This record gives sequence, C-alpha cells and structure tokens, in this order.
Amino acid sequence: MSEVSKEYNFKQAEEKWVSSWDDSVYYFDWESKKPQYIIDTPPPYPTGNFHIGNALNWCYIDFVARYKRMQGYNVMFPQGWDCHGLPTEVKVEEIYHITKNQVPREEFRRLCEKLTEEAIERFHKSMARLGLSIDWSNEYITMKPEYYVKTQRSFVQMYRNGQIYREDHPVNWCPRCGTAIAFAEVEYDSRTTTLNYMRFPADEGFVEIATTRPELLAACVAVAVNPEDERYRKYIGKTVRVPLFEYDVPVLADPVVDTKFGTGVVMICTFGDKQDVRWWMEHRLPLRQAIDRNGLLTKIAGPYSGLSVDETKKKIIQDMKDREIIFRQEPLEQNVGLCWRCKTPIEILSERQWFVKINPEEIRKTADEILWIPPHMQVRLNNWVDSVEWDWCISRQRIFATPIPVWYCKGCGEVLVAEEEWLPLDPTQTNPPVKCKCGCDEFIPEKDVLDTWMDSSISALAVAGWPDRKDLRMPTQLRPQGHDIIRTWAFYTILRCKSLLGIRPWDAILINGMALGEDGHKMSKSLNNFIRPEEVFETNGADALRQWAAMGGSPGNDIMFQWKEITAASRFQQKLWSIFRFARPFMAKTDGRPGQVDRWLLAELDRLVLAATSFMDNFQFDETIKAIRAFAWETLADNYIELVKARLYGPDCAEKRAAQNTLYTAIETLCRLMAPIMPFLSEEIYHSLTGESVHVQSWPKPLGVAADPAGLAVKEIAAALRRYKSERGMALNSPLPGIVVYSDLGLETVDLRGVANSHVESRIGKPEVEMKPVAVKPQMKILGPMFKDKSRRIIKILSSMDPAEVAGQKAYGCIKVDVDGEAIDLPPAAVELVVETLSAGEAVDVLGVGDATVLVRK
RNA sequence: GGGCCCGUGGUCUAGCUGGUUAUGACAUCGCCCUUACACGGCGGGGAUCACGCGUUCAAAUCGCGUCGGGCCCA
Repeated sequence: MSEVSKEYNFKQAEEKWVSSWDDSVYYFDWESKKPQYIIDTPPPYPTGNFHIGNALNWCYIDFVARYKRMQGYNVMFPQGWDCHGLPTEVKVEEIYHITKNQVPREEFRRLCEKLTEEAIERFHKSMARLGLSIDWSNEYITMKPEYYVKTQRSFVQMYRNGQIYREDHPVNWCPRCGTAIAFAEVEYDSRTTTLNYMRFPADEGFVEIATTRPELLAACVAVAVNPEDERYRKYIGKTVRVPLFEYDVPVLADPVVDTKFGTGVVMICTFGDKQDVRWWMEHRLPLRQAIDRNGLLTKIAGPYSGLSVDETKKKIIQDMKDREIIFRQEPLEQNVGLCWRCKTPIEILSERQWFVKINPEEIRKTADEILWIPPHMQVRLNNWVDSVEWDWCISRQRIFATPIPVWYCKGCGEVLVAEEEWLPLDPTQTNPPVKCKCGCDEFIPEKDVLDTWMDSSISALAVAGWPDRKDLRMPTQLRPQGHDIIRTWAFYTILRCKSLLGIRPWDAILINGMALGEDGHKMSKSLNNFIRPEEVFETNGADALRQWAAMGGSPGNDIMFQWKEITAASRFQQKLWSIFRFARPFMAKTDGRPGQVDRWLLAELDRLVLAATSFMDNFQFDETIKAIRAFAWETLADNYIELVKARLYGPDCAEKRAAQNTLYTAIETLCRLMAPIMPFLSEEIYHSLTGESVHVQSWPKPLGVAADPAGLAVKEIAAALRRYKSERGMALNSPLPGIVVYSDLGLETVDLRGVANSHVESRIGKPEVEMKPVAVKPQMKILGPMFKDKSRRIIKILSSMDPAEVAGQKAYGCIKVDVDGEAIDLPPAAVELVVETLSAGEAVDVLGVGDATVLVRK
C-alpha cells in the first residue's frame, strides 16, 4: 500500500484531475430516456477575466448540475459566450487607437472577434480549474454564424408575427457611443445643475419659466401649467413667445405640472426628459429636434448650431443674462440619465428605429408560472415590468453585433426582410436573391445592428434545440443568474420565449447574490478589494473556493469574500484527508455484523443523507455543506473513530470487521455526498478507495438503519469518560481503575474499554446509588397548546412542588396539580426532571448519562 | 419620492410556516503532543436576536411604527 502524505496536497490533486478527467461524461444525451435537466446557463461577456462573482454564480450551477446528474437526470450544463456589444468595440478602439469608422466594417468586426476569442480562451482555463462540469458539446458563441442565424431567425419570425416593427420614436441616445440604447442600459446618477429662471413674453407682460436645460430652448414646443394654478389660469389656451428664437408656442394645462417646482410653469422640449416625451405624445405636439446624433446642436438652434450641448449651455445662458431674459439662477440636485457603458449623459432623440413590442400583462403571467428562488426576486421583475413605458428599442448604430437582415428598395423604399432560408447574412455584404415588388433590384442595406440582448435572450431556446430540432426541449428546467440582470436578461428572455413559442423559458429561476470584497463593498479594482479566483486556486485550491460559495448563506444574498472562510474550508479538507489516512489501512467491505455503535453511526449517516438530499433539492448549499462538515468532523472523526480505534487495532474478529465495514460505508457515502461541492477531494479519496470516478456514481440513498439508542448511549458515556479524565487532569490514554455501566438497554462494552483503558462491566438496571430529582423542567411545547392561558399558573405551581413528589407521580403516569382549587392531570411528558446522582459508596464516582449510570472506581 | 432586502455573541452568518438551553465559522480563554490530524482534541466564556408598541398562554420568528445599512427604480 502506497504512502499517503500527511498533508493533503490540494494543488497536485486538483491539477491532476483537471488534466485527467474525461469531460464527455458530462455531455447531454439527446437520445437518453432519463428525465432531462437543462440549465440555461449565463453566457458571460468575454472581456477581462473570470472573476469571483462569476465563480460564485458558476459554483451554484455546478452544484446543481452534479447533484442532478447523480440523481439520475440527463443534465445539460451548456456554456455560451455573449460576444457582441459595445465594451469589446470600445476596447478594440483603445488597443488599436482607432474609431469604428476609420477601418472597414469587416476589418473592425474581425478585430473584435479576435479579442473575444482570446478572452474566451482565458475563461476556459479558469472554468476548468474551478472544476466545473460543463458540457462543452453544447458550447455556443453568439458572434458565430451558427448562433446568430438563430438570432436573425428570431427577428424574422417576430417581424412576421407583428411583434417587431420600425418606427420614428424617441429613443435614449448616447452621443459618445453614437447609438440608441434601451432603458435597461440607462443608469441614473445625482448631479448638481442650475435651475434657470427666464421670461417668455406673453400678450400681457411675461410668463416666468424655470428650466435646467436652457440649451434646448430652440426645441421648445409648448409650455405647461397646472390647471388648478390660479396664477396662470388666464394664459391657458393662449400662446407665449420663445425668446431669442422668436416663435410662438401654446400654453397647455396638465395636472402633472408641479405648482411648487420653480415658477409652476414648465417648458416642454423635444426632448429634455422622459416627461417631455409623455407630454409630446399626449398633446400631439410638433417635433423640434435641436440635438443631433453626435450631441451637437442642429440648424434650428441658429447661432448655436454645430456647438456641443455644454458649449451651447454656457453661451445661451450668457446671452440670455445679457438680455435680462434670465433673471435668476439657483443650484439644483438632479438625477441625470447616463449611458451604462461610458457614463456620458444621454439625450432623447426621435429616431427611426426597430422595436420589439412589450406586453407587460403577458410577461407577468409567464413569470408567475416560474418558480422563483428566493421568491421575493420576482417582485423585482414585476416592478420593472410595471415601469416600462415604451417598447424595447433593439436597433443599434454599431458594428460588432448581429446584423439586421433587412434591405430597403432604392426604387420605392419598400422594406425587404430576409426569408429565413437566406440566413445567416449581413445585408451590408450580401444582396437579396430577389427583386423588389416594384421590379427594382437595387437595395440599400440596413446598417443598424441588433441589441446584444437580442442574442442572449434566446439562450434558453438555443440550448433546447430551437429552431431546428423536432424534439425541442422546452421549457428548460433552471435559469441561474444574478439579481443585477433580472430587468434585462430574465425580462427579455421571458418576453422572447413567450413571443416566439408562447411558453415559459424555464421551470425555475435561481438567483445568486453578488460577490462582495472583504470590506463589504462590491469588488472593484479601484477599491483595491479585488480577489482573483486564480489567487485562491494557488493558495487554497478550487475546492476551498467552492466551499466558500456554498457556505455563503441562502441563495440571493450578497456574500462577502472572506479569507477566513477559505482557510476554514482548507482545514476541513485536511481533516477529511486525515480521516482518510487513518481509515485507509482498515477500511474493507466485509461481513461483520454491525454492533450498537456501528448502527448508531450508520443511522446518523442515513440522517445525513436525507438531510443533504432535501437541502440540495431546495438549493440550500450552505446547509448541505454544514451538515456534511458536522457529520465528518464530529460524528465520524471525534466520536465514531475514537470509539472504534481499539477494535480496529485489535486482532481480526467479527467486531473488528463490523467497524471496518462501517468505516468503509461511511467514507464511501461521504465522498458521494461531497462530490457536487468538492469534486476534487471527493474524487481523490473515492478513486483511491474504489478505483472508479465518484462523478459517475449515483447520489446516496439511506440504508434504512434504525437508530439504536444503545449506540447513542455508548457514545455519550464515552464522551463523559473522556470529560471525566480531562477534568481531573488525566491523560486520555491513562487507565481508569474500573467501570460499571448500568442501563436498561444492555450496552455493549467493546468500545468503552478502549476509551476507559480498563475493564468495563455492563449491567441491566440501576445501581445502588441515590438518584435525587432536584428540579422540575416544564415542557412548554406540551403545556402551552394543552392549557393555553393556564400554563403560566401551572408552571408556577410545578416549580413550587417537591421535585421528588413530581418524579414519583411522573413515574406513576400522571401528575396532579391544583390550580386555584381545580385539580388538573398533566401527562408525564409535560415535565422533565433534573436528576442528581449521589454516590453511595465512598470510593465511587457516579456519572449520569441520559438514562444510563456509570460508576467509576476511584 | 416608490419598491425590495437586511439589522442575531468581537466579526461574518443560520434559524424567522411562533413552543426545551438561539446555529455554525473565525476570534478568545483554560487544559491536553492520546501511535489520522496541534490546520488537532477536551472544556469554558461571550447575544436584553437594532429600538418601541401591539397580537398571543408563548415572539428572533407575526403586525404596525422608529432608527440604521444595502440594492433596484423614478
């Protein structure tokens, strides 16, 4: 038998298994008769590196995937890459010092693809090192034609179904990125701006208006007042004159106008903010676009045209001050919409864009069919759905994204949407194979591309075999994701799946929290609280990081990265290793009939199996790992192994074989229970024990061993004897002069001898010592429901009674109490007694352990 | 301004469909090198479960309010 090192060499073991495991055992089997379990895994954005937050998310997924596989499911744990989008474009522009328009489209796209491929390679390495059981036969890469053909087909189908349309509509616009963005991509930040008070000439005198955006003066299409506002009632229906630009706009009445803000008169521009859009639509106002796609003022801004928003603001304020149009200014805290990517303030422009219809009712109903873990996360989705005002703008004026498969006829302007069989294609590279209805065969390609969420929101469909497989596997079983993308990825996926197939995308959605740094803040490089998974792989290994993820608490909670958790995880691994090292020479599958102590251990093991199964079924990974640790460390190592050591060291006999067999069963089962959370150490031990991989084994089932109270009693007596020695300063291996154990259970003494290091006698019954009841402990659990409001009185009376008297009555089967003259009978279970054992002989110590009594000769 | 989550020993955390002595980890104190493990063993100390009111025989757990922290949205 080869040497087993004293310390568990996690690095050597983990690296060995990473390079020798055969990934094909994790492949989804499309032909299998087993029940399917498809996980709609997040396709990460391949920029930068795999970070701790990813690791947390993927640990959850891997726990579930491995567990379900062992439970006999045909599991699919696919891995996608959400490649397209602005961050990669921006990175390419940085690296090559170019802008997207300085190189041909195809060239720019190629540079983006190259950068993405490199990132995917890095992610692959980290993921393998973390021990993820990914099904690489189901990898998808959204920038590849094999995937984006699906995105394009989904576009075409939704267009034909009337769920996608093209229209002039206000959109959020990022002037820096030069593209439209969706609301989900707008974030808000509080900034101090200036509220400018200015005078608009009216028929009689002036109307005073307060605005934060004087640079939009040329876009003013109306002013509005509250109809209840006495001050301005006379102006309603009349016009006022826009200063500087000298044209008239109507004065509208709208109850939304806040009479207490500014002067109570608001300028409506197209468009300063979302509220302007609402008013513009409601009152059917004209459009005056003063800002263009580059964030510069248009020609309607007269002298300011061609200037940026900031320049205009400065200049126009000065001009209006000079002419005494602006008569007052004050600072104001205001929330500004920013582009999520580059933090540039967004503008709202009216643009001809492509939109996906949003039906809030349908999304809410579909979300109700999904199991949300934890449930309150569904509220976040509902809040978002309720706040949606416009349809989803899906066209982007960028390059690195899925092309919109559309052309416009040069002759008649007719929109030509590609047929599904023509796909995949890029209209800027390919002409349609048909002529337009008008006979013209010249087309203008659609240069806009699709929002990246159009790619990733069909991930569930794509992995389940849509659109080509006849045996489409929808709905999938699980969507794991973070709570930060509920309003985007979860929302869009539900929307698209419902629109395309009319069903829910998943049976359940499991939300993980964010990984926080040790200081409790979100991990970021700028806060210097950033830990890379690779660091942990080096110092403590992947299993330790996985245990941290499991220990983090209930799903959905943000969890802090803590080195002490990693250290604790490593210690547990070392403990398991020591257990294995000790047990290895003894473990064997033999015929020994289990004794009382063995049966106790096996019953505890059954309890662990049942608990772990229920925890895993409910995604309570923290409870699972805690239960495993408690069993391995306390039950198995500190109690069972200490008890059976003497038997194992002794010569071959039935009792020894029973212990050998029990030890084998316990460790073999433990490995299978640990396999989803600690795949490396479990494999290391299991493989050495059986020669097989633990990852193709089944999840343990209880053996059906009934708990034997005698085994538990022996374990407790052993603990009491160890304590007895410890308290008297005796070495734990020093012999006690002699022990007699009294119990009605007929206790086996074989293991007590090893603990006492002396002869142990077991007798039935009670010893000749006085057992004196000294206190009565009322059992509220029983008394409360039985006697309700009387229970408080009963407790008082019980505590005033002689404990010996109560003990006597309890033994008799009924405790009589007198409550204010009323005689009440209590069941024996209503009280427990605290018993003090008094030594009768002079040379004996008496230990009361449960129902057993131990006499220790002095 | 609205919604959601959270506030438990020094630190982090479990429990929260109400019912013995409130879970675990780390830290801390005492004793112990007992032939798997000192990254160990045995034992101990440490919590008015944020605060207030209420419901109840009984509240960390349910309700209302206050304060504090976080997230999402306007």
